[in-house]
Amino acid sequence: MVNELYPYIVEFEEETKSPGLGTEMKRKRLGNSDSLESDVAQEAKSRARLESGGDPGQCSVSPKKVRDDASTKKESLGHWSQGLKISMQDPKMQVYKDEQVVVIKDKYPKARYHWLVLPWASISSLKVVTRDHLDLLKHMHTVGEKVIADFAGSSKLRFRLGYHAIPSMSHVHLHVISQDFDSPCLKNKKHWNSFNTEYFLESRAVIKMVQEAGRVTVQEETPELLKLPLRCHECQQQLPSIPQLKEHLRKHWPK
DNA sequence: GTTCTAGAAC
DNA sequence: GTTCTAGAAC
Repeated sequence: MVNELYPYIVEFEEETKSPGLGTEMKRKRLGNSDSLESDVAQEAKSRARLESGGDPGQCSVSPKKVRDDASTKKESLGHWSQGLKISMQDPKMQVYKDEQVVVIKDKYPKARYHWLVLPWASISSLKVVTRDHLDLLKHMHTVGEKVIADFAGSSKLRFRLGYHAIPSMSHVHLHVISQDFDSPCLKNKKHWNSFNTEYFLESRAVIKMVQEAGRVTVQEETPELLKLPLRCHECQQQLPSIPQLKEHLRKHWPK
């Protein structure tokens, strides 16, 4: 079911190519007719039956042989990289929402707490973010902190808020993730390094960069950061494999 | 982003 | 022999 509280639909077409150009929040007023639904909503519906049955909170170990009829074409809404656009519309996924943003739990959490803060506005990635988005970025950060307070306020866990420099999923999303990294979904070096090298751009640093430079740029060598040796984020010790890293991390868990 | 799996590493 | 990583996915 679609979120009826928000009579706006977002336009998910283009990836705005030129940074700093017409990247204003694009919203289209939806008439007060309930019969009208965005393509996203319809896609979400048809996809719901395919995706339901997944066990939340657990990474699948048995493959599900489901033919995805919707994903015949590449880069369209059926493509995996467009999944956030669908998840964010799903009320069952939403843990917070207001006029500007929605928060969902990451479908494959890499820690005990792992949320994504997404704007309703269709912003493909940080590449198209300008000073026009500053208030939004700040709001996303504030909402992230509120979700921590509301859902993990009594936890001793440390949190970080930030963006992947080169995200896989389309639609700007702020990661709000606890620093235990205690999750079966954290499986490989790319997972680890994307949250524990400069591949992870602190929300505050992104905001500052947009304030001062007017846009977000990433270093040319960013992709290679994912291949760096595994290093503990708490004590800097280098570990030779993911299983050994995960075992090591246990001793930093709060008691 | 994930799954699956060949073959490298142990 | 088993564990673990890393690359393809039409």
